[in-house]
Amino acid sequence: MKRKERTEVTRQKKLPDAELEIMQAVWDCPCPAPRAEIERRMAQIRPLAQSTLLTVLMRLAEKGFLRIEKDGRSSVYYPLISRKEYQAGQSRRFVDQVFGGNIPAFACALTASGLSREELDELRRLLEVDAL
Amino acid sequence: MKRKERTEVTRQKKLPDAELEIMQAVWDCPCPAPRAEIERRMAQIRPLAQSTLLTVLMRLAEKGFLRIEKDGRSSVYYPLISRKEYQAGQSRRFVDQVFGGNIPAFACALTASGLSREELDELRRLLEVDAL
DNA sequence: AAAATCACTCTATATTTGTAGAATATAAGC
DNA sequence: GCTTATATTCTACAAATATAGAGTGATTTT
Repeated sequence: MKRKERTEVTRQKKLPDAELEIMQAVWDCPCPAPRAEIERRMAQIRPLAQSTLLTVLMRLAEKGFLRIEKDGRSSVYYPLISRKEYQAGQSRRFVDQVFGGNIPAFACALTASGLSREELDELRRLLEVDAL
Repeated sequence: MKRKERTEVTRQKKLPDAELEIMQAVWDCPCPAPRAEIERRMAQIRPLAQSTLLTVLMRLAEKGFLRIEKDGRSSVYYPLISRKEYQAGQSRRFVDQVFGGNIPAFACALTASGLSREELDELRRLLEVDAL
């Protein structure tokens, strides 16, 4: 039984750009992420109307990526999926969707992607280590 | 002139799922891809109304990914960006957008992505070779 | 207690994506 | 010369995405 349940991992929903950006901000926060904290972080990289931020956070909750909880008058946000899980799932999806699972093509694209020689070396080295 | 034009590569537009799928079919065809050929390939993997296919092809042309040309009564499609270029550009975007350029996190995600040990080994080996 | 704040939810709009029926044009068949 | 195919373009529309203003309710502040 060598089959990879490609479906399972691959089917992880892909977040659209704006949602991912905000999700990243949430992940950057200490775990129950207070709205103010998320807001502060977003302000640095991409200023948004508060209602916009809140709307997207609500969408993320509807999609099952966050749980919203009240802490006094304010809300805090719990990621329901870790950044690592998301990254792993999306990596798989990426290899499948963009490369049709073709590893040589993937390797080739990485070397041509504009990543520095050092970064590529680092990646290669880490693939050795992490795989243990 | 060793500068990596990070922006350039990173800014490559990301195709939405349906468009990418059709673009892949175009790339799979011999170069001036005849509509019938694209259609035939798509039929295998995802049946679409003909008008749907044509609409998406037109959009791809508007976005600068294809050039449409008439060959007799029928149309043929020239990719204006190669699959390799696209893959390289998207790889960079992926590392930046999902990992914030964090290579160790990327390596970690790959090992946890569900790719087999063999695939990961292959990738590592190819990163060595390709980088030359 | 009225005024000002703060925090969130509702409502709204423009754009993009996914999909396809209807209309049109052109070539082929009889 | 009509009828039938063929091939493309137009038009349409629902869903998803990106973004915010306006409204509502509670909490402070004078």
